[in-house]
Amino acid sequence: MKKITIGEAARQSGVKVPTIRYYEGIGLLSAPNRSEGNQRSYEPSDLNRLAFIRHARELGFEIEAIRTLLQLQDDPHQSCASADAIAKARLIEVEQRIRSLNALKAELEQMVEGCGHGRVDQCRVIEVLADHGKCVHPHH
Amino acid sequence: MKKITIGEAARQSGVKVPTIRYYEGIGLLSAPNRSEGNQRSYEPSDLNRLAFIRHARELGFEIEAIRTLLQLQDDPHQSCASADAIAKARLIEVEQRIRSLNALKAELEQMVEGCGHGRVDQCRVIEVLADHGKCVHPHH
DNA sequence: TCTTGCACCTCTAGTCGCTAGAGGATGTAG
DNA sequence: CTACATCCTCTAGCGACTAGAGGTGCAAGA
Repeated sequence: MKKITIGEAARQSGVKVPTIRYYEGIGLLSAPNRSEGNQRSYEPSDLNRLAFIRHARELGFEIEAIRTLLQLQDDPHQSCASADAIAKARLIEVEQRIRSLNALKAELEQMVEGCGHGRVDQCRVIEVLADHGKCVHPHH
Repeated sequence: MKKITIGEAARQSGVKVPTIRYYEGIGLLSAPNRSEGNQRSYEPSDLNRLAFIRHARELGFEIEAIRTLLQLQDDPHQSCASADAIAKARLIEVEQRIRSLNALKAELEQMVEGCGHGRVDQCRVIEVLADHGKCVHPHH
């Protein structure tokens, strides 16, 4: 069986080398075998695990949530209620974040549109920042 | 003139006490006068500055961007081109973040809907995480 | 065989924007 | 005068990495 170096694992998974070592350090990834010269040597299954972690991180799951999801994956006979709950909680977070960002977007658009490109004392960007009451939706 | 304590400033600005001290430490807020017993005593203008900072933070501007915006506010004869550029950059960031979060939302909805509430080995949440190819939009 | 040069190793410290806590001083109300 | 809240400084911690120092391993070309 061919040895997968950490660099190769990084290339194939899209997770950076120091990040892989970091994941090992926090116990998200189990420590792999080492070569003669003390270099990490990964198995194909480690690549799957790394891909799982990367995908979950891209979806914004926190490390602790990923730790739970990985435990669930390791024991497929468990109920998937936890996985479901974690994903639902994340969905709610994302929905709230989108709503909040849409409000910010409206605010920033107002600011940028109102800017007459003159001097600061007529600048709507500064003015709105200084006076929350001038916001489109003052409730953020 | 009545003295505004740090606690009062916190109450009026909505910025927490340790955060006010932190802003002073990083030079975002100038150090106020002190009372006999070494306690900070703020002026009304400090409250405006704090409100400005708070509002800008709520809109997601980074500390360094706020530092620049405050400098602009302090010198109203400057061109507001910088303020405009900062706000525009922030707007673009926010728009990108919204797009990205909408993609995540679609993904998470798929996962949660597909979950049959059975065992982990039939769970779509785990399955999709393990295999990026099963994503709705595989390009995130 | 030797050397070049990249990839690997460990370890510590830094990033951002706070937040928490220790341990002590001050200010105010009863 | 005594409680008690609020204030002070200082250090360390959070999450999820990232950067850098200082050293070792390894494969390929001269």
